[in-house]
Amino acid sequence: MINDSKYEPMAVIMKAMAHPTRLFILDKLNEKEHCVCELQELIGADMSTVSRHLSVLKNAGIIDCRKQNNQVFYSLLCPCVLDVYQCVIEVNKAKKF
Amino acid sequence: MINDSKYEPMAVIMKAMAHPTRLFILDKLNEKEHCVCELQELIGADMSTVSRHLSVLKNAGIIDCRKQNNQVFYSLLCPCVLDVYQCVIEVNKAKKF
DNA sequence: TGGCTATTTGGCGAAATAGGAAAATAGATG
DNA sequence: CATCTATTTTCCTATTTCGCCAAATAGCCA
Repeated sequence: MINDSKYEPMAVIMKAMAHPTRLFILDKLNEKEHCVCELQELIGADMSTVSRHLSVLKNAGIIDCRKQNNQVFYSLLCPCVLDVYQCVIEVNKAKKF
Repeated sequence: MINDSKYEPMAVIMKAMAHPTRLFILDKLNEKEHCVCELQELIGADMSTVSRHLSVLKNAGIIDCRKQNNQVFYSLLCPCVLDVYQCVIEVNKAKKF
């Protein structure tokens, strides 16, 4: 039988990753930490939009941040989330169109 | 710079997995193939709801189906998607509340 | 303090997602 | 063919997500 206490917290993390911009951010943070304005530059969206994407990832527990002066640097907490990327490639290879 | 042609198809797969019921379904299909009514029994939602969840997973290329008589059996195409589960556990362990 | 930069938050409209009920479809069987 | 079962699709409504703008907040620095 279904047990939501198991799958609900999983879904929170998957939901956090289920957006192209956020996948891009994770990829970038895997290289090194970045402040919001650096990511904004790379993404080309409104700063407020980028900030919200970051807070989604942070609330899911995937990334963390530290303040330095008036900047906020974000970093990847669990690089294992990027293992999914390999699997995604495999899924797309196996995909029947 | 951001390259949507890379992250968009990834996001499709992550989105497909970003629902507790669908994570449950993948977990079940990892053991063995199941028909819709078996899954419906386990999930306890409307059959139409379960069917729609299955079509989301199928469109993402994660599962496949075969018809036998008047039943449809679904099976997991890429079990690697379940590797995420381990990582999710790790994320939650590392989580700062 | 006042101004400046970086970031977050609130509000709003548009789009996507979710789920039940009912109708439509497909195949089996009498 | 009529019917029954399993599944999918359509319709409708409620909720969530997205992204911009504008306002609020926080930490420099003169």
